[in-house]
Amino acid sequence: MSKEITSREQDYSQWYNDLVIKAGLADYSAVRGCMVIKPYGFALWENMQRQLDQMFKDTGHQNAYFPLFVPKSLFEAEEKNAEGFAKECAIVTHYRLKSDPDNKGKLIVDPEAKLEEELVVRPTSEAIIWNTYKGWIQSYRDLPILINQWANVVRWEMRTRLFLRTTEFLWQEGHTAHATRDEAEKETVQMLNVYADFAEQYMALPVMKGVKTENERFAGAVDTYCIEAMMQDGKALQAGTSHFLGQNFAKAFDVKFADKENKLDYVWATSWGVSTRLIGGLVMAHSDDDGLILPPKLAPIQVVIVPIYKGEEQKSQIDEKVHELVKELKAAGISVKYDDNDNSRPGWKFAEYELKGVPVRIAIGARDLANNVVEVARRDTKEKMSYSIDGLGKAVIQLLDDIQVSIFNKAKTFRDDHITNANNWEEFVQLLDEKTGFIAAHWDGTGETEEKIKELTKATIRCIPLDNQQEAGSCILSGKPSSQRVLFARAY
RNA sequence: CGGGAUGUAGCGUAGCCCGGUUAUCGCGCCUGGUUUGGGACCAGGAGGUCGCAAGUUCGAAUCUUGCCAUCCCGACCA
Repeated sequence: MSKEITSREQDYSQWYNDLVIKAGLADYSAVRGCMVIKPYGFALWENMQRQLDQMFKDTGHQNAYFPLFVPKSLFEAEEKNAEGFAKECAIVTHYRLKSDPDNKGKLIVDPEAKLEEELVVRPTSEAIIWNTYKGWIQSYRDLPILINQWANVVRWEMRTRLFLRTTEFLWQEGHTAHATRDEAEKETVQMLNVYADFAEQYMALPVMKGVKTENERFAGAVDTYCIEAMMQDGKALQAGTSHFLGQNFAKAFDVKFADKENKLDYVWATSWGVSTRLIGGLVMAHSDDDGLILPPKLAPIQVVIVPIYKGEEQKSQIDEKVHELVKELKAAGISVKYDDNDNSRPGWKFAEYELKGVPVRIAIGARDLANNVVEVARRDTKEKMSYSIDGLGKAVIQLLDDIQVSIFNKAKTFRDDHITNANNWEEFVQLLDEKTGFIAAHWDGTGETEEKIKELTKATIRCIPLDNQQEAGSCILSGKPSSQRVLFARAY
């Protein structure tokens, strides 16, 4: 009642904003375009981080940390990268404030504290990292370098949206250095697969793996691989990218190594990242008009238990049963909350935990105890079931697994239903407007055509799927010959 | 940065056109009590630079000007 959420049908954007704010994931802040990530949202991020971090380590990577500031001269070294990010950089020009002589109690920038060289607040860290790697690499024996960092970055975007695009955001960025092209390419694909596995198995978010066109490529990359997800409004969301950087950064920063034959060559590089944007994707992909729906594997609270009682005597009987259950679930690694706060009533709690997307709710009252059962409700389907108290722990664990699979399947069915072939321009435009989703269509392979299509329809090529089926056809716009379909969509 | 909308208590709002005592109502909050199987009820209470600044006026939430912020739509992007 007190926390009305705009329905998806009414206003999808507003629904998303309402959800993020009212479920307690984040808040607006005093800084334009920057948000406060609240404890519940941060707990979700921590769960994602923990799993990704493990996956990075399992593939041989180590964490490190590089500075927030990049001297301008380093930033501009790799020209394409610098050019690509130049228009969205925050720059530090001074290092001191002083009292304003004309305005008591106020401060002004001290003009005498101007930096010799401006510092760019990193929008990404290739420059500072490759400048560092230069000092670490002399021989093939120093390779590969497999490093990841968890960090914040700043990109001064014109228009921001909670989690999906904020001025400052949290992410991880992997930066690797290799002796051969082949090894670097394999690394790029390996990390793409790590992202796809994470998205599908943990976020329950089906993704398309593919390669970006030249227009959509990361500034400074030779190839950009990506995973693309589909939101409930049929728009695409780029969920992660993995870049094969070739020798571009090694050349820009003069990073050479001696191979076994003592021949000097430039080092091969990759970089890859996912950000707090994933939280936005998670929210948009699964949730409904009543609140969040979180996949059990990432939910900060997986099971909530609500007691229903009259009087202290009943309460202590319930407590006794619940404590056993909590112990069992915790031993199995399940995050469980027993909400016996007497200040709010059961109905209020039910609504609140639905809003917060807790996958499983267990209600237990005197009536249940008498029958040796509890009421189990799953958030994704809103289904209520009666479970025997005997073996409840195991049953709940099984249910969490079922929910994880079930929300993935639901998202996948939706996604698959929204991949449609278009064979001519009229069909393409109609599908885009009326059905939305990914449109698979032939494209002549030129940047001009891609640009033109974007101008006309706001749709971009999200990716050329990996292992794409080859098929002769003609471009939907230019009519020129094409050997494969690519995926178009309107995107976030 | 262009177009549109909005700004009154923690949240949602009435009042503004047509200036005039103490700024309306609901939710939430505090105290006490009764309650507890889908967002409880009763009684009492606290909480306001009416976005900011100037101006008009005897008097401004209300009129004028400027500024700021937020949201939505576009261009830019993870």
